[in-house]
Amino acid sequence: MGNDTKAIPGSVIKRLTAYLSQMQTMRASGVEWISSQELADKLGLTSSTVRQDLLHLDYSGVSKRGYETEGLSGAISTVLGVDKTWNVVVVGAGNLGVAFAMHQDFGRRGFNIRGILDCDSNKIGNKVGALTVKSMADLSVVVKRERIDMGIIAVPAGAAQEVADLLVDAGVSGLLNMALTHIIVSDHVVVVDTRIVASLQELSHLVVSRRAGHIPRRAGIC
Amino acid sequence: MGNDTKAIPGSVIKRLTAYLSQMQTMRASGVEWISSQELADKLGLTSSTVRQDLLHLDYSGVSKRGYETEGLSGAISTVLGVDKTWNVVVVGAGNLGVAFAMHQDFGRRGFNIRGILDCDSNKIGNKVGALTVKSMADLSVVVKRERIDMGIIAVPAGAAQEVADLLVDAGVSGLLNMALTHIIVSDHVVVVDTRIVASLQELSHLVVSRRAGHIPRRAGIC
DNA sequence: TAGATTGTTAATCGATTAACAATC
DNA sequence: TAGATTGTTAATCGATTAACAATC
Repeated sequence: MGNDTKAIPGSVIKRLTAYLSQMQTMRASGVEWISSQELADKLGLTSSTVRQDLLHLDYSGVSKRGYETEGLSGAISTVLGVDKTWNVVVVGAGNLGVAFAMHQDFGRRGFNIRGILDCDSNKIGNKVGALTVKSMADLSVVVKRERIDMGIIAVPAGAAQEVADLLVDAGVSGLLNMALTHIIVSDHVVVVDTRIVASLQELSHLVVSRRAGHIPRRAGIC
Repeated sequence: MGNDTKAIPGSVIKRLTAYLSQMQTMRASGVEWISSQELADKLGLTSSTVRQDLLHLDYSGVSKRGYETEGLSGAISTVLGVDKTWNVVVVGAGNLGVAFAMHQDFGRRGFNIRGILDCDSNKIGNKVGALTVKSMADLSVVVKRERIDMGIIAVPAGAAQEVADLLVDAGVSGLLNMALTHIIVSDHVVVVDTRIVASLQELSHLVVSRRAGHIPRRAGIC
């Protein structure tokens, strides 16, 4: 599906996630059409960038009217792979892991948390919402039975690589790495790093340089 | 401090956070020197990029030896503004907010969570580690008394802009936005968006396009 | 129709990489 | 010293922006 066989640059993918979020908000408030200029204004971009980005989609706008929010949502969802649901496990039942397992937003957007695991015997058996913390020894069984696609790594940095290896061996296709460390996996598995501490450090730099009188630049999608 | 008055590009700042994290790991294991090539290999970059990035610092390497991990850590910390500690409040005492308030990593890296607030009267008064959930009405008092520099927004998307406005009015200099929405603030305040759901969507796209046979590309710092 | 907005090509800008003289 | 690695300039690459013909 789709007429485009070239890989889409990461910078474009990041903006597509923002467009999708914006489309969903607008559709919820009954807006049916949006122009590239309006969308650009909402997100602090240029209309050129928006139109150039949408060229990667198997979807066309309409001269003089713009883009239909429904059609655009659908086309972006397809490219992002969020037109289907994904089965996810969380590894690490600490504060962050538990928060992720309980977080409503993920399920609402098609990422269903099907399990949470930890290696700490004090945590195994604990209830986390509808889930029960399982032992790491059960990982490959859980991955097979629940047909898990992705793993969220929410363990301390020192354990992240080992957990990544276990998840890959168990057969997941993608990893979301919350740990502040670079993990290395074989080529057929993809990794996205979230690095929340790094975000705080970026913020810290912006505050410092803002105070020193440099141009304030918003970090994020732009 | 620093001989460089030009703003450092965001792409460089993101990599500096990764270099710093790597330096800290290496120093902890007693490594005193590292070459641009070694550092590049660790993070999947080229040595040119590393040397070019370090040119933004008020720090020099040594021919034939490379960079001293201690000195480099210090220089990056200065530029990132993490050579000092920051006082932070979390707004939103849901799963994510609580996880952030309890998360050890932040304090360990100089981001001290000094308060957590919520507008839900069922949550106000609850203990979160050493903190007690405060009412939003107390925000400006807390910000002044604790000399808060930054706010972490961990509320639903619909409330994010309002919370951002309140934090700015109370006098914070920076916002870390966990909500999946674009917030707008006045020029003297800086914002970093974390967009965890967006990260999951990027991952989803990579898994889908990987399965479709496209080049697997690691997302994250590279 | 007239005018607004797309799709797309060309121009610009910035970031990454290559190359190499300087240097310890 | 000889050789490795930096600092830095130049070349390349890719991403963003501008411009405008096509079009509804």
